[in-house]
Amino acid sequence: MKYVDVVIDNKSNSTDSFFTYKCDDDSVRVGSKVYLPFARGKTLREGYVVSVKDDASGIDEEVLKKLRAVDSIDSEVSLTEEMVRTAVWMRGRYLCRYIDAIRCFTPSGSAAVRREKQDSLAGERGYAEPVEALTDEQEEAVRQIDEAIEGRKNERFLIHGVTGSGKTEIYIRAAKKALGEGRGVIILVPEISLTGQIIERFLGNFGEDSVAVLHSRLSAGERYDQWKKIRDGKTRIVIGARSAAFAPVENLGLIVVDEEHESTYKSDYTPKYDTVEVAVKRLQDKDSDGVLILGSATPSVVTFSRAKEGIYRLIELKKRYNEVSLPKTEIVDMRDELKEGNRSVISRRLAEEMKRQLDAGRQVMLFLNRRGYSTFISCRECGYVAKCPTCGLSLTYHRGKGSGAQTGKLVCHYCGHEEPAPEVCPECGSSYVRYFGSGTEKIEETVRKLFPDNTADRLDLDSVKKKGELKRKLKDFEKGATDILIGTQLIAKGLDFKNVGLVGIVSADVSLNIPDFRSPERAFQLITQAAGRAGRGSDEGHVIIQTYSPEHYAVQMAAEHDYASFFEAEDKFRKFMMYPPYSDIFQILFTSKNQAAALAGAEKWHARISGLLPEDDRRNLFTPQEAYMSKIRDTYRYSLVIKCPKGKRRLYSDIVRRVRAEETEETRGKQDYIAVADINPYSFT
DNA sequence: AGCACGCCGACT
DNA sequence: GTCGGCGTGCTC
Repeated sequence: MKYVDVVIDNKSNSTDSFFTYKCDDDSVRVGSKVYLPFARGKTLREGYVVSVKDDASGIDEEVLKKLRAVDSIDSEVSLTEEMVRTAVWMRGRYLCRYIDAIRCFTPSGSAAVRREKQDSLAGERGYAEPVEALTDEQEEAVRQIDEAIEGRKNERFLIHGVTGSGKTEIYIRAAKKALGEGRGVIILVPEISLTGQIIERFLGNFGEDSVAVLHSRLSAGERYDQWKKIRDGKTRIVIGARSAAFAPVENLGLIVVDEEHESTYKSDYTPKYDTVEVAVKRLQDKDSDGVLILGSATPSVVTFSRAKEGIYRLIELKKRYNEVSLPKTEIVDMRDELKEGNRSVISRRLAEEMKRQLDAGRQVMLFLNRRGYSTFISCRECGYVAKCPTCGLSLTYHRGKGSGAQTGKLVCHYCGHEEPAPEVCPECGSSYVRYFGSGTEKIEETVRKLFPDNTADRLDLDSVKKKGELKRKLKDFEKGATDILIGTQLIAKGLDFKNVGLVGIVSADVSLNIPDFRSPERAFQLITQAAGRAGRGSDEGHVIIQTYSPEHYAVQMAAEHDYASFFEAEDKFRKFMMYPPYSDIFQILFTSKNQAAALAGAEKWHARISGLLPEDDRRNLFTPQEAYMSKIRDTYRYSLVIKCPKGKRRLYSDIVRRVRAEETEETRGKQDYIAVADINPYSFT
């Protein structure tokens, strides 16, 4: 007879604890999935075993009296001890329930028969590039990493390398080394549908059957099959987006996080985990002692700061393959354009350079981080602004295909709500309805007018939604059928086109003006990434950055390809303002259909947290605020922010958890609001 | 979250 | 009487 602690699979705050059961099946292990009788329920519930004891010693007498027995064990699905330990850690770190963390590791879904292939760049045949000789820098990086893997050392590397410096080759060598040592490998990429190249290279190098590719478009059945294959040790190398960090790889020896700074590594759903932190945790487990490799051309400020502290070993790759020099950059002050009477979204300088490049047979890419035609529409007569009825945010005007005629619609970029664009003001009936701000659609129109003899195409979320469009448009551009490609950040990442002579960043201000302390970092990254699309072939590329804030350090230093100076400036700012890495930002979001209930919840927590915080720490707790997005789909949102100084995370977490426990206790789990914690949110929404 | 229990009003 | 609607409380 065994005695086991179990986490029950139901989503109530009041059952977020371990429950002890007897188990007469001695094959039960930590990580076993079990079926149990629970409460008065007549159906068996699912649960996961978190600890196993051989006798009843140490079990509370009250508990012992009401012990029930595990009904059965599902031998097909079991987690490793390391996975269970990491899940328990996640509950503490991200203030979620045990079951939320455990579910990250389980194969949600069963071996269903659905087997539909979906549209995506993944699933391509792999190819092994002819092996080129490594540069000295790469050689040295591989040597250091191999040594760590061989010595089974729990070491962490940050590879800071410009685009085209050959990070992927290093990942492949490291993976080979780890596999050779009999260890498991996880390769994480920001977005699977846009990173075809790295996947192809892994498939080519390791063989299609030895690599498990996990992506969000797998059907439940396909996902389960992959999970099982990995769990049974038939596949020891996994590649995928952030959720692949939870792959059931045993004896984990290496995790690579490519483009470490990407925001897709932070989960939007509960638990709001940070993939890099999870990777670190899994690798430092006693059953792993594995190596972490982070790679980026523009590491996040937090990561680079850790490298400076010595937490990550920094590897700098400064040389580009073939010694191609970095693109030439130019900043255009858009205020001057206005003064000179040019009200177009394309500056005279950009237009001129576009013409020069196009005439020389080169291609052009234009970036604007904003979809649609206009950012908002407003009535000049009465000031009416079209807003989403359920979110309260300004609606974006999308003109669509029918050029000229009023075929347009208004779209909420948050919830997707659509309505026809009004011809007259719905408030006052005036026909003085005007469009403000510009998005990719408007750029497309302007470009077509300016360059009628060239072909232009637009690539953003709107066009990707249609099946096959993404692939087709990229192919067209690659083979030169399209001269000018206009897009959002979707096309700023990782794509490699040889004939791009010019990259235009239509407005650097869009990312700069978001009210978030990370916006300079984002702007720097976006400009750098976009610029990296120029001059991937043998000729030098050209980049033009349009902005109303040409003096901003993020713009200046991105233009100078000067990451080091940008980091220094940003680090100083973070330190002064006590932002990460000098603190952890706790954001607790209170949501409810009832506005008063959401606010009351936030105020109640505020008061309670304040009461539990030491006097000196109260200044780190801020008054509840209406969230930046104050209403989404008719749900009201209030947020409570706590700036947690370095080293006090445990104390602050415990306080927040205690407040939640008291709240669930008092209301018996029936609050009229929902409170969700997000530690170090990537954006304040 | 489920689910059963129990207290109350309505009806064959 | 006794059916069933829903508010209340408990879960190893």
